[in-house]
Amino acid sequence: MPELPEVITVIKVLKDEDLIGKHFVSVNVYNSKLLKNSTPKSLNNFLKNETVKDIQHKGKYIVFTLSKNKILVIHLRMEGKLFVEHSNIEEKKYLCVKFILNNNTTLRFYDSRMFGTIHIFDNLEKYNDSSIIKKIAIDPLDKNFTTMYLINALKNTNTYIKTALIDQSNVSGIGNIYVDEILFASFVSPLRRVKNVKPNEYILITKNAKKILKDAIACGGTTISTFESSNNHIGSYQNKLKIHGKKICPICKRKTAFTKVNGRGTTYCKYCQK
DNA sequence: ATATAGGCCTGACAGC
DNA sequence: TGCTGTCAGGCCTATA
Repeated sequence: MPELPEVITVIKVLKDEDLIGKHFVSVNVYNSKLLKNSTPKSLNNFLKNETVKDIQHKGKYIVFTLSKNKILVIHLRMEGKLFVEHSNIEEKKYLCVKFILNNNTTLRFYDSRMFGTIHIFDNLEKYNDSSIIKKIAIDPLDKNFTTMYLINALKNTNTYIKTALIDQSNVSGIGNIYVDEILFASFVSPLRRVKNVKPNEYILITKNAKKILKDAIACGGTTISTFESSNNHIGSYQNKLKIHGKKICPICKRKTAFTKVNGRGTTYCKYCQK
């Protein structure tokens, strides 16, 4: 379940595999459900002869800038994987889309759940105006992400603090695992209403969001269930998780609580998190 | 207007 | 053993 650290790790691996500078020869689509605003044919026409100029991210979206400012956007959702593989390498199960590049290189999008998404945009204006992108807020590693920013972003909502923090229109990149970690590190219960969170707690949340995401990036992401950024690139942050999925609180050693917050499995400590 | 529930999707797993 | 039901969760859409 890729969140920001996993997305950044995937991009790093793609760059390490020298994807930038390669061009698309053709595209094979095995599951067109992933194509949200194109067909196999139009995607193929869109990408043919386009060169990868840069790979960035907007929240959890992976953004490929191509020649002539065309843009390819991929979201991995829970199980999606992007592997750069030599043309000779045998395809694994769950291959949804195979991008054939020059130099016997392929970029393969595997997704056992078919939840991933692919969008294409003719230019930067259409990308910026698109419904998926324009609602994505800055992420915690952005220099503009400050306590004041967060307080201001949440001033018109009064949902649970956990729900507000994983809402990508408030702050992007945080998902269900890291939000539990951030709130635990900040001693704030995920069930607190936004309006009841105090300024000093927002300071902690802001600081811990930056710290935890940076640490996770340094570890190459979290490998829970099946996340791999590429073949043999496995993150290690799961070894540093303090609360998510844990039975015992590492601080007070009492049993953790498990509940649902807006449908999301939530682990917290009702003694340490107020 | 915001808040929340349901749906997408399929593998893993628990219970019978 | 093999079936059925439930859960996982990012994001979208429908409903309250």
